[in-house]
Amino acid sequence: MEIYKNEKRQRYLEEYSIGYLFTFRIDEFLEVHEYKRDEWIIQEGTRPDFLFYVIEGKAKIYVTHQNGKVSLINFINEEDFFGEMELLNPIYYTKGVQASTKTVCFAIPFHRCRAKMLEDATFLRELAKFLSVKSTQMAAKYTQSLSFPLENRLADFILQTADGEVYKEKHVTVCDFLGVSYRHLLYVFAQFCDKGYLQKEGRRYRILQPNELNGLARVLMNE
Amino acid sequence: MEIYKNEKRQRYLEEYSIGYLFTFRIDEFLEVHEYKRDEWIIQEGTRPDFLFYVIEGKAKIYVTHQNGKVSLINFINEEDFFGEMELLNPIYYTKGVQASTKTVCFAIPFHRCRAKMLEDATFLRELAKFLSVKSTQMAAKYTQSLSFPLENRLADFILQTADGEVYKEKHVTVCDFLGVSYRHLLYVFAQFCDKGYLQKEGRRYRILQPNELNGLARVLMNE
DNA sequence: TCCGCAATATGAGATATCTCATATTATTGT
DNA sequence: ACAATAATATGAGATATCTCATATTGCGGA
Repeated sequence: MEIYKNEKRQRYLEEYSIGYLFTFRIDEFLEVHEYKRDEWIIQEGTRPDFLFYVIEGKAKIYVTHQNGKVSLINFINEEDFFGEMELLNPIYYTKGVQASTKTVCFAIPFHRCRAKMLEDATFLRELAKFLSVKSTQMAAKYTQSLSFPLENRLADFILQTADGEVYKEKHVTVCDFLGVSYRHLLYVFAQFCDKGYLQKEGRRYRILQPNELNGLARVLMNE
Repeated sequence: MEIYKNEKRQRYLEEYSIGYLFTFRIDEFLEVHEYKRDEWIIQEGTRPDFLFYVIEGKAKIYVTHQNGKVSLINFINEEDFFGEMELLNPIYYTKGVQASTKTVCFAIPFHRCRAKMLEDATFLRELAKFLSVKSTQMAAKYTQSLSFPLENRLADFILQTADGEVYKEKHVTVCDFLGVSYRHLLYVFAQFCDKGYLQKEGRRYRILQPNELNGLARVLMNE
């Protein structure tokens, strides 16, 4: 982890200003942190000292279960907060957050800003909006996972994450995210290839029939 | 649905004051609504006109999927909000909310209070806290549902909802909540009885070995 | 009181998904 | 450049869960 100082810090503060999210002057409190790919930004089970706001890169939220299984709860993208649970709730089991790519965040120190943030209607409104979206998404994912087989959820995931007509996510990550075994994930990929929806190219897949995938994915949605 | 007026309304305002959740005077805006058991408080897919706060009774949030399956997303209990998604997000697919028992709520009209609420740091802080807990719970339920078989989740549910050593939830509701088929739910209940954890009494179950259930349930938790 | 619907129950067969074992490739650190 | 580790791949067998068919039981409304 690297902390940007002076001009470099200043450059980020100007380029990615988040002043509009607050009523008070936040800039003087902001630290700018850079994390390398695969670096853990927050360790599972420990309490972070900052509220984070992602400005470049992306990250993943993980939890480890008692049976050793790991779940990828969600992806964190640019303009997302994390660490907000610890800001609001005195007791909370902290999930692990790992950078998927080089990631630059604003880090807002709790000890200097907690009180101010918790009094700031502008910030709280944005935070509440962010949380309501997050909670809705989780609820949707939850009910979908219980109501539809992997086929549908995977079709959706492929379309969401494809880069043009090329899909190239790592299977191991997807297993944790969709909550299925590696073996089963491959079965369903094989089916999609058999049916001609996808074509395997090395370790990527080319989407040949997006409409078919769309049909499978659309079934999930209404929300 | 019945709207309490005059003295009856006044009595509720005094007995269950929620003034502490707001900086501005909320009382004059509050309506007091009573819903009968099984009545729909919010219709799925329509926009409500109120933010609700439950003072007596409980309710259930439902969503209907395209394949006809119904998911019970969550229970709403006393002191919970609902309708907050519609307060914060201009576009949102509204879930259905149904009273499980006779339910009395404060109903805060959007058209008169939205602007005030969205400026009120006290209210927004409470709302953010409520949402963060909700979102955390959903995330937990989501990952648990993907990581553990029904056996564990049902054990937890039985202990959470049992009245002393008697469990008496309706199977059909539990199916929607835990996202499993009626058939499978009964299989697992039969297993619990076989193993001597539960004993069937008419259409209730007596918990004979809470420790065994606890062992199954504890595996879920770390959060 | 009786009818009809909702809830409960149970069997049989299908399928979605998991576990484990074992190979074969990438990728990464030194 | 090589060894170690992570990721991909595939088979075989188990099990968690679903669908559908069919009965039985409880309960609220006419």
